[in-house]
Amino acid sequence: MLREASLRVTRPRVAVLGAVHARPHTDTESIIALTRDDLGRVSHQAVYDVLRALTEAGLVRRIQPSGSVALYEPEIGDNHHHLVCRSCATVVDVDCAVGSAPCLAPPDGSGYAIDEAEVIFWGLCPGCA
Amino acid sequence: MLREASLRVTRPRVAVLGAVHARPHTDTESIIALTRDDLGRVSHQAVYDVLRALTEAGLVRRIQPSGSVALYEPEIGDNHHHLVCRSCATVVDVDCAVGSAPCLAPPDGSGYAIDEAEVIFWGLCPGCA
DNA sequence: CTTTTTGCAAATGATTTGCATTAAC
DNA sequence: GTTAATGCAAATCATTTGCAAAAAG
Repeated sequence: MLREASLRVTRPRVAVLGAVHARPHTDTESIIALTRDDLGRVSHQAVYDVLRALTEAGLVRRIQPSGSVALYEPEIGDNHHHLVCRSCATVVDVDCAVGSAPCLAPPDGSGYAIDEAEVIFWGLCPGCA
Repeated sequence: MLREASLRVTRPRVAVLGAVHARPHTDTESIIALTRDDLGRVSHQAVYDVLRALTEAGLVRRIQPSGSVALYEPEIGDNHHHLVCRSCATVVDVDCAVGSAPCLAPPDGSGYAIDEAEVIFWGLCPGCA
């Protein structure tokens, strides 16, 4: 995956990418911990740099629900959205409810060149309700 | 508006609410500046507290596009979404494209009690494109 | 007069910067 | 060998905390 994206293959990158795949919707602190379990010592900033590089290369997706820190998940080219619990902040995936590619319906007249629609459903999870 | 929401009417609250109405999609720093133009001295934290109180009371809405700081806009009970420029981070409103209340279509089977759907369209504004 | 807000100062915590070192190609 | 990625330490910046003083009802 890294090579396909024209990124050099380094041990931190492999480990971080593995961590994001192993645990989607994970914050940076947890990714650092998981990466350290794998590699031993890795610097704080190496993980931040790697996450930025992976995000820019389109290998991972960064989401940031209001009031939360940045969370990362694998970018698998599908069209799913997120459901966030207002109480416990748990995030779960949810398929796009409106069809195959409805979420890119361009709001006409804005003049923007839209490339992504991000949908966050807010509510209470079964446990917190 | 404050009284209707059972909030005490204080000068900082009136000024902050006015600032949010005057300039939607404004970040906290700018709101502090606008409030100071209005009132003279206001503390940092007073504005943070007021914004939190107004948000919890449903008088303002907080949005936080990934990579951005918190932005506030008046909560006017409509069903609009946001269009964010990846380059200059400008935010514009956009009516919900899918009808009257489509965005609350509950993803079945999740068990979540959904109360809001937040949609962010990402792209490039005419100026940056 | 009682309760809620504000002011002040300092802390917290996520994220970034700059530069020397190291590893990938 | 070159270029890009990492480590380290320290800085930045939005936001929060704790407590005393002030203002709203």
